[in-house]
Amino acid sequence: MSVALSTAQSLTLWHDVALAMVRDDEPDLSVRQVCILLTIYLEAPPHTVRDLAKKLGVTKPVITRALDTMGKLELVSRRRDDKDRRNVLIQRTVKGALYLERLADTIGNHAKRL
Amino acid sequence: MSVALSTAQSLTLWHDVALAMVRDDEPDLSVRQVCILLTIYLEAPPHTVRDLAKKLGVTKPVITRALDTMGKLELVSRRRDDKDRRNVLIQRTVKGALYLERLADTIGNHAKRL
DNA sequence: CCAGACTGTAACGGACCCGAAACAACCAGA
DNA sequence: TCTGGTTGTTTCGGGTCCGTTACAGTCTGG
Repeated sequence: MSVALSTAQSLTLWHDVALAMVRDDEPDLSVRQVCILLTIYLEAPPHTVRDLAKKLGVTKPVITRALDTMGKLELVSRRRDDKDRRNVLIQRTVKGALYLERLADTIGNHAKRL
Repeated sequence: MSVALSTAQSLTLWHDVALAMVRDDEPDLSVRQVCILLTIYLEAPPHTVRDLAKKLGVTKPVITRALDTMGKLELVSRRRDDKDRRNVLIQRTVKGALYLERLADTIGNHAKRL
């Protein structure tokens, strides 16, 4: 199931979705934050700070701070791992799922109109 | 020429491209900055600070600061309008064109692999 | 049981961004 | 000419994010 996009189509799609995110009332998430959020929701748990940092190629504090911010927005939640209490497990939330559902709608709608 | 994307496909595409942007060496542009950059390159000139602010639904200083930053990176350039010297015309640069070409490649490649 | 390795987090200094307001340069109509 | 409105920019106070470094809690093998 391959999707072919021309250069102009790719950029138009990205522009339209970015514009929708900017005009949105909700506070803008950075690219890094969205990337973390998507990783949590698309890939199989468990998710730890260390894993996420490695996957994104950034330092651990970057992940901690992004989780702080998105935690305030209730897009993700954290819990200590009972098996190994050094670990923190990052978990999904209802708000986070809704946020991404809306994002997917935006992307899908603009792709359809290309 | 319509492109149909499922929810999972939309999110996977966004995740993969965001990941590529994060792992990239170049400094991350914010969603707002990318949006401005794309507007300049996709829509017909002339582009002024006022127009961009209106299109994005943000204040003028936001545009000025974004142009400062992207100007340092040589992704855009500014020039006074000779017809009306109050206006500043925002112009494309070679670096900016290359940046967006690379972005389009990334988007296109990941779309193809969906 | 304890030293070392491993977790995630806090502290620091610097850079950037925000919105609101004030500002300087410029145009255009009376 | 000169005044009111328009442009883009700067300033202000407050916030977030960055990477580095240092830290505190937790496991684990000798």
